[in-house]
Amino acid sequence: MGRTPCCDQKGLRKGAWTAEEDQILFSYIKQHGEGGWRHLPQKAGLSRCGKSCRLRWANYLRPGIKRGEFSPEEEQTIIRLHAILGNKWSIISRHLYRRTDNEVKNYWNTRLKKRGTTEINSKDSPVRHKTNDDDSSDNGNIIINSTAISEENIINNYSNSDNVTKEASTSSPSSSSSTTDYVLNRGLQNLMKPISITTTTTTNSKGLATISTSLDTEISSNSLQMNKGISTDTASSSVSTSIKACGDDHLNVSRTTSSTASASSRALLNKIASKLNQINLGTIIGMGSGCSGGARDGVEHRTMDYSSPNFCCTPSIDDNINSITSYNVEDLLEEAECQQSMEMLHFDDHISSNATLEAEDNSLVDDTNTSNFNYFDDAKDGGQSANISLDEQLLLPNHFSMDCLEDVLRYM
DNA sequence: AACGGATCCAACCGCCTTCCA
DNA sequence: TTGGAAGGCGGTTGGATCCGT
Repeated sequence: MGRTPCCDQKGLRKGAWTAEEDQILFSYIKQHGEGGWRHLPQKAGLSRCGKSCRLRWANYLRPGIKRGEFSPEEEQTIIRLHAILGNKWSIISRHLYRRTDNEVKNYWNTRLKKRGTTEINSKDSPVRHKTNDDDSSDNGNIIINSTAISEENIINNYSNSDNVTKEASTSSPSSSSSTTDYVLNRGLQNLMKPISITTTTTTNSKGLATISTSLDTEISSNSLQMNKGISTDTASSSVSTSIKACGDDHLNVSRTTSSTASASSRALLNKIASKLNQINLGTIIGMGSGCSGGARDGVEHRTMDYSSPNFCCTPSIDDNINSITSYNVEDLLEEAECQQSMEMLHFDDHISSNATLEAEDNSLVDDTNTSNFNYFDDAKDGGQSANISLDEQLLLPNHFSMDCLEDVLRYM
């Protein structure tokens, strides 16, 4: 059997934590930081095992944990991701801003699970598990619903077919129930206007499908105060991802993003576009190539590297604009899952623990590495010289939700 | 008011993975 | 390369609370 539980040691308390124990643990970690759990109890003066301390900290005491009732949006996220990932609670929890894996797990087991399959796996739901009955697609070819493209659609469709045919070439209406539309209509409602999104599915002569999602946005200074150095600021951005099935369980993935704006707006829009892209396709399938950004004067043409491991991209994708790379489906899924398992940084975590807001140069400064972080600094000179560094990318939240967005806006 | 079943959720347990000497 | 230590994860438990009878 496994190793002897550390909690079996004599004299160690078990069960519910007292307020006094909480205070001791919190104070110790606040002073010394996380880690070294095995020796922490002795150093902190707690009669608990290290594991118990770690769990108590991770699930209860750690600052920033969101507790209480799950919102309908969070619930849908859990249902959607569980359909894809199964009981990968830690991965699912990373898509739920400030929720712990334990809480997500409990919520699933106590609420969602018992609702039965009728609601979750309803025929109209885009998140239902694939069943044998689902193989009733025409002649083995898969039809893609172009108004509600989801990870599940992509996974189920591509991983079970050699050919993909199109159903329609269409634009998704704003009333669509896709995740993208939710984000656009709810999460970004105070940030962008107007917003339009176009999803198209086309088929080439060989019967292979290309899915493209483009996002057009405009940022208004009335709704978003990007930087005190800018009085008015508008921007537009578009992002597109195309995925092509090419038989033998291989996909072609390409992604392009372009924007016209001041550098700060452009960076933000690229960030948002990136998140939207991840929500719809990138997280599971893997995101393609790089993106380009143009300054307001149209002169600057810059490539932004989205292949950083801090984005949910397949690391092997090169940075060339419009590049197309071929992948094996299984490799992609494995890679995507692996990347989601990586430690992600929350925006507010950096703000609260490591960063100082509004430094002398009116920029957001990361205490841990001030030399490379000047995300908003360029706004003062008209946005002609964005400096996109790795450190900056670390600060970009990989979990895009309303809460997260609100935090971002709050700190801007 | 008392009882018992249902529900919730914090915490524990054991296995697995990662790290490092 | 290897083995032990440490951390992470998912399944499960058990106490507290809720609620209907």
